[in-house]
Amino acid sequence: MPSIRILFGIRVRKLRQALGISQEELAFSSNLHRTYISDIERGMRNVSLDNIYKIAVALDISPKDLFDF
Amino acid sequence: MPSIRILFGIRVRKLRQALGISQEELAFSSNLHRTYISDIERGMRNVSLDNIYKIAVALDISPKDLFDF
DNA sequence: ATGTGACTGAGAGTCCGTA
DNA sequence: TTACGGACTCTCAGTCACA
Repeated sequence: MPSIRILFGIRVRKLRQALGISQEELAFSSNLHRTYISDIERGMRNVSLDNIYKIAVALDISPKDLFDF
Repeated sequence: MPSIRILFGIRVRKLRQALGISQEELAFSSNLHRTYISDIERGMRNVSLDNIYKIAVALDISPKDLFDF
């Protein structure tokens, strides 16, 4: 069982690619840094609530859907 | 619209009370500090993935269900 | 049984690069 | 377009005494 960081990262990547946007575009629309998005998708970051929310909004889904794994 | 921290805290409190356990008991089973649980339930903490997971496990639900609001 | 202020060490999150 | 590194600031994790 991969850690929640890995699962979360995979989920973000999948949803981002479904929208056909780059990490940089997601970074811009979520108001987070490009390298930070990269780290998240690779399961390297322990993302906290506020940023979970920002990412969900940028991906046009609810926070709940980010945990659909 | 309350912030995600507030919503998350309300959700944790509701689920904890549904189990009929105290903050102290949840703290013990999630391996977090009692006052930290208190802070979370009052929306004072920007909880990150690892602790979201610990709380979900202690409440015997999936992380996703913590965002059911 | 819970709320709250204060504190320190760890790590969240940014920004500069290079490949 | 993304991975990854170094270096930086600031916030979160985790704990305590006390209300």
